[in-house]
Amino acid sequence: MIQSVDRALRVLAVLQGARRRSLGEIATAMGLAPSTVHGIVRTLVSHGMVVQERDSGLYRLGPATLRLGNVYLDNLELRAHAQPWISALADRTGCAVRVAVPLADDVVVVAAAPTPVEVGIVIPAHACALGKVLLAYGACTPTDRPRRMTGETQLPPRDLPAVRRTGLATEVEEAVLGECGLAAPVATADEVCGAIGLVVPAGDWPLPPPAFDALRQTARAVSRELGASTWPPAAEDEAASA
Amino acid sequence: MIQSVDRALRVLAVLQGARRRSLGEIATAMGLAPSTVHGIVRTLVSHGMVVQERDSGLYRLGPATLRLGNVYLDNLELRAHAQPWISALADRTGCAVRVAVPLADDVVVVAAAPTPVEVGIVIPAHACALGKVLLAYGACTPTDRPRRMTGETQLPPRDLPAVRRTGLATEVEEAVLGECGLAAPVATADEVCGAIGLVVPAGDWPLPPPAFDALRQTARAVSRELGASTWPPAAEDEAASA
DNA sequence: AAAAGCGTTCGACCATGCCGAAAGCTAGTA
DNA sequence: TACTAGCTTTCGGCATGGTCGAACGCTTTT
Repeated sequence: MIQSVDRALRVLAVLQGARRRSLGEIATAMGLAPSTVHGIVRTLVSHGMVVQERDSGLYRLGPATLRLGNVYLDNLELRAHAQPWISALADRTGCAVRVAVPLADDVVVVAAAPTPVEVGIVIPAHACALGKVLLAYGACTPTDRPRRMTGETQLPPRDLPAVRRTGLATEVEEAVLGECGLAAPVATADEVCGAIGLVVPAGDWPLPPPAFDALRQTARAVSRELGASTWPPAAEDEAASA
Repeated sequence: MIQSVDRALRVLAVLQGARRRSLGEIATAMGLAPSTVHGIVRTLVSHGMVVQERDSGLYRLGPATLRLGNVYLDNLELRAHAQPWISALADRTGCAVRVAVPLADDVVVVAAAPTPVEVGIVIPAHACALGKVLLAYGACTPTDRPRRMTGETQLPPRDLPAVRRTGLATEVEEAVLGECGLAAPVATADEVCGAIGLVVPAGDWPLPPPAFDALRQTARAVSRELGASTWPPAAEDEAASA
């Protein structure tokens, strides 16, 4: 772990927390001398990862971050293979559909139907169906101190062995009040690489059996295209927590 | 400029060029020892900026890049203020509308109407109307060796003083054959921060005068919301190249 | 006019990242 | 099965390059 690179990435993480920050704010947030942070930030600015506002001198994220994220999406086989399937799934079920990948103890939405507006949003893994699936298969790392998002959030997530058995996870208003979710894993030949889920208003919950079947079929089909031989995927080498 | 941070960002740039690369490929592309690159890459992996495929050992961009790009968009006042205006502009003109910001010698699309699918794409500044606007006002840096995209690409871009006078730039099949563009600058109180443009099939070119007027009005309105007092914006402190 | 608060620059110390070489690892081959 | 070749990964010593404190210039406030 290279110290200065790690610090640079932590600067970006700090900049994610607010629209704009002063050099001093970043420095105190990281427990470093302002001059130390200045060198790092200048390097980030030179690559467009950070921009400095001309008048105020404050720093914010830069357009190079957007380019990186876009290239990431373009190179993601999961997204390419899932796109036609989730459009069809959204049509068949009338639900909003999301595809997500693990990012530490969060999930990131990489594709959505019928509208792609949710692409890029981040949700704590323990609070959504997509995340429960990825936790169950060890693709997401559990947080030691999970955050309660709504009054319904279950801490810590239960029934992960059941998720592994059935290949499905549910969530009832744990992330957003009024929203429920159902999700299933997507795997390649040797690992769970993401999850596909339905999101519906609480009034439409529970979903009818055909929706369950349609989701299962979609997850299986996408997994097969990515090289998986069985579905639901095997439980990997994870030691199951109760 | 911190050396190791700079190298880390160059690793990300190398990873943008191909779907996946081996450690050795990255090392030779950067002229460094593989072990040197390994330490950098490991740090990037620990933050999710890069992921290593489990089976092949190859590296690719990671989901943290998408999160960063999404936060960048959410925090961009230009995007927030432009969104309603460009939707209306797309309705009025029937054209595709794009909003872009400068990134060195490229432009990055940060908003688009009627469909947002183009958000995130990168275009060389010298080859598109959006980029010519940003070059004219010094927001983009000219490349020393601009790349010819189509047979129509003008190298180097001409008529930049005229762009500053009129506040409009045009492009006829210089970036993509069959596509033409018209663009206008958007400014804050003290700098040109982006450009708004129309993109139309070559068959619809030249655009009728009402489209010119609608674009001008939109660019002026958004600039005003961002704090600009005059439009077209003053030519800054740039020394105009003939 | 004075002062406080910022970002920025500079210089010296020494911690830290860099590289060469050797070690694991997987896959392909006789 | 044993061997080879290619890769990623680990390890250790050298010196390069990053870190921090202090001083500077600037803008804004009182």
